[in-house]
This record gives sequence, C-alpha cells and structure tokens, in this order.
Amino acid sequence: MSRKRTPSSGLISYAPVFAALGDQARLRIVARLCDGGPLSIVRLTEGADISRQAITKHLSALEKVGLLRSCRTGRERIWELQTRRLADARRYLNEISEQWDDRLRRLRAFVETKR
Amino acid sequence: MSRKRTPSSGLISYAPVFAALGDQARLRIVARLCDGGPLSIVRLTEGADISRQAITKHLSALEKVGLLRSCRTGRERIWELQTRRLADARRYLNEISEQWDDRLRRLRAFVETKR
DNA sequence: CAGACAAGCAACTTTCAGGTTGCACGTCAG
DNA sequence: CTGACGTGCAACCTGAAAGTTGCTTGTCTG
Repeated sequence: MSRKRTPSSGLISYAPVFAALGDQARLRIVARLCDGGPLSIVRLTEGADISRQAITKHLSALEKVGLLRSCRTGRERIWELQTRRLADARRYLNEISEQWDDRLRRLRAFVETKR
Repeated sequence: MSRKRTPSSGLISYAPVFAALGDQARLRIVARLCDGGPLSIVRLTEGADISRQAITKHLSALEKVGLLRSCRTGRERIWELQTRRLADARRYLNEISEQWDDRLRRLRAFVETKR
C-alpha cells in the first residue's frame, strides 16, 4: 500500500501565510496589486482608510511571508505580487480537500462492503 | 470588451476564513480532522500541547467562519470538516492568481506591440 | 445510584497585532 | 539651493486573541 502524503506533516508551516492573508486591509492590498499592477506606497494608501504607516506595516508583513516583493526606484518603493507563495498556499488547500474527499470515498466503499 | 471580474469586489470578506486558517494550532486541527476523520474534543486534545479549553476555543473559531461542523452524540461532541468554505477560499486564491497571470499576459502583449 | 467521563461556562492574565503621531532622511524639481 | 515629496524609524496606545484555572452541567457505566 502506498504511503499517503498527509497535510499534517510539516506543511503546517503555512499558517503564517494564511495569517498574512487573514486581514481585511492586507487582503485588499493583495487584491489591489493584483488588478492594479505594481504600485508605490502612496498609491496604495490612496483610497485606503488607514494611514501610510499602517499600509507600510501590512506591506512588510506580506513581504515577510513571501507574498510580496519590493524594489526601489528613485525615492519611491514599488511593490508587486509574488505568485510563488500564493500558488503554494493554493496547493496546500488543494491537498486538504483532496485528502478529505479521499476519506469520503473510502468511507463510502466501507459502507458498501457492510451491507 | 468584457467586464473583468476582479478579486477586489466584495470577495474581501474572505479575510476571516484565512485568519482562521492562519494559526498553527487551528491549522493543525484542520489537518488532523482531514486525515483522522471526525473527532471528539478529547481526541483532538490528545497530543496537542494546549489545554482542552484552548482547543474548544479554536474549534468554535473555525466553526464561526464555516470551516467546521459539529454534532453531539451522547455526551461527546464530534467535529468534522466543512469542505464548502475550504473550496471557496481555494477558489478565491485561484482568481487572484489567474487575474495576475492575465496581467502578465497583457503586459507581454503590450511590449510586443511596442517593438 | 454513584462515580467517572466529556463538555460547557466564566473570569482572569498576558502578549501582540493594528493603528496612530511625530520626526528624520534621501531624492527629485524648479 | 530649497522646498516638496516619498519613505523610514521609533515610541506609544488600545483592543482582542490565546492561553490558563476553576467550577458546573450533562451523560454513560458498573
């Protein structure tokens, strides 16, 4: 029997990534970078209901877990999405779902044999 | 030109779901329910390094955002995964990624026309 | 029925995330 | 050069999350 890969092994280290996505303001930043392209801090602050410094904190939080990248051009700093980590998180959720569906399948099969 | 769907509209309400997943203990619970099947609170507490009450809190946090369901059988309460919400979260990440990839495609096309 | 067992409830502590304000520092434009 | 602009840094406040302990309630079992 093939050894099943399980979401519980090691992969729990994804918690910080989800935590980073688990904030209204940060999720809004991500979404905005997503359909607005790379943006500077002031641009990201425009329209937001919090201060520039707050935005900055969120940005570095997102950077810390690898969801964002930044580079300086002149006196401003441009932020853009880092799809790698996002894909990883997605994949993790996929694994959980699949694992669960697999459980259901086996359970159903078990019930079949019993009747 | 077809109106593009954008992750920024409304969908930001997914933040609480990610926040719920953004905790080591809770993610561990989810993973465990995933490959261990529906479990009672004591069973979930076994092996964890926090108290039963702490686990309970995490469980209701996960329930609150619709990631878990519970039902009582006799004197114990059984918890199981709710795949719906998980699938939703996954879909949201998918949309973001796709939107981003779309951006890159258009950018590339634009560069093409310019040279 | 009596005790063991699973869970619920409430109060309390502690830590920290999210936000603010104020000021200093590089950089660009006139 | 000088001022406006974009950013960085640090101190500070506040509310809530994460955990604990202690006690109560309900349910199974011998």
